[in-house]
Amino acid sequence: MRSRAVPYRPRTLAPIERVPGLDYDVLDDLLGYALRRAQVAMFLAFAAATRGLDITPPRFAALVVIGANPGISQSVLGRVLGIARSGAMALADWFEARGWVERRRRSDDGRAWGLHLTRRGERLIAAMKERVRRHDRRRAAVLTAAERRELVRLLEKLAG
Amino acid sequence: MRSRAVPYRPRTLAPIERVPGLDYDVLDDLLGYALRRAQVAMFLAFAAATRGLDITPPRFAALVVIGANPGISQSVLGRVLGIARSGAMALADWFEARGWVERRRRSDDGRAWGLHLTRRGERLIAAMKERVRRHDRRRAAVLTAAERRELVRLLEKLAG
DNA sequence: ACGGGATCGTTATAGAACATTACAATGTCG
DNA sequence: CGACATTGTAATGTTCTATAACGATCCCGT
Repeated sequence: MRSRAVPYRPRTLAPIERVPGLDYDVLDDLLGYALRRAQVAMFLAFAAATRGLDITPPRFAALVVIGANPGISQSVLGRVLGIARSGAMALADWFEARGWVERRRRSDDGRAWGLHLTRRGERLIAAMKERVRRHDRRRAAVLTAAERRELVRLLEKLAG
Repeated sequence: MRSRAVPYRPRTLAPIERVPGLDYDVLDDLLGYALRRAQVAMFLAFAAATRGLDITPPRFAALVVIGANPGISQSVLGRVLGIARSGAMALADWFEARGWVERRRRSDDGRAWGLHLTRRGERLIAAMKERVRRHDRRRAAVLTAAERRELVRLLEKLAG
C-alpha cells in the first residue's frame, strides 16, 4: 500500500470542539494544530458568507484570480491553487456550465485556453467578494486592528 | 442541488505557489487565505516528520488524544476531531487493525467502548510526538520565540 | 418502576475532491 | 527538422467525510 498523498483540509462545518477536562497533550504545543483550529473558525465565517451559493474556498479563490487575471491558463490556475491540472480543468468546466466563466483561444499559445469571467460571472464575484470580506472582518473582530495586522504579518512570514 | 458540506483541507503536498506578476486581488486581504497558506506550510513540516508512517494530521491527533485520555469514547473523539461518529469509528478500526489501539468495555456505560493505546501504540506515538514537535519547531524557526508565542495567542483568540 | 427520548456504536450508502496516468496537439530549442 | 516539454483532456482510483438508519443502552420525569 503506497503511502498516501495526504489530507488536511477542513471538509466539514463542525468546529473543533474544545472538550473541557480533556488532555490535549502535545497538540497544544504545535503551531500546526493551532493553525488548523483557527482556520476552521475562519472557514465557518466563509461558509456563512457564501451560504446557498455552492461556493467553496478553492472555487472562490479561482474566481477571484480569473477575474483579476483575465486570460489565465488552466495550468497556472492549478499552480496558484495548489492542485493538479486535471483539477483546475474540472473547476473551469464547473464554472463554464454555470455561465460564469468562458474559455477563449489564445493567440500566443495554441494549446492553452484563456479563462475569462462572463458579465454574469463578474457581477457574481463582485458581490461575493464583498460578502466574504465582510464576514472575514467580522469574525476577525475578536482581534484589535493592530493584532490583526500582526497576525497577518506572522502568517505570511511563516508561509514563506 | 443541495449546498454541499464543504471542503477546505490540504489534501496535497503541493505548496500554494506565489506566482510572480499575478494579481491576487482580495485574497491578500483575507485572514482565511493567509491562514490557509501558513497551514499548508506547516503541513509540509508535518508530512516530513511522519514520512513513510502513513499518518495524517487527524490520525496523529487521534492517537495523541487517546494516549492522553485512556478510555475515551469514539463519540468524544469524533467531537474533538470535528468529524462524525462514523468517521471516528473508521479511525478506531484502522488503528485496531494495526494493533496500536484496543477497545475495552467500560464499566460506567454499556454502550460505549473505551479506547486505549496498546504497548506498541504507545511506543509509536511517543516517537512520533517527538518527531512532529521537532519538525514543527524547525519550521516555525523563521519566527522568534516571542513572535511564536504571540502567533499562538492570536490564533487561539481567533479560534475562540 | 416505567416509558419516552437521547446517546453510543455500527453499517451502508453516497458524494466531493483530489491524484495519477496516458494521450494527442502544440510549443520550444538545439 | 527532430527531441523534448507543456497544454488540455479523459479515464480511473483512492481517501475522507457526511447522512441516515438500526438496535442496545442510558437518563430523566412522572
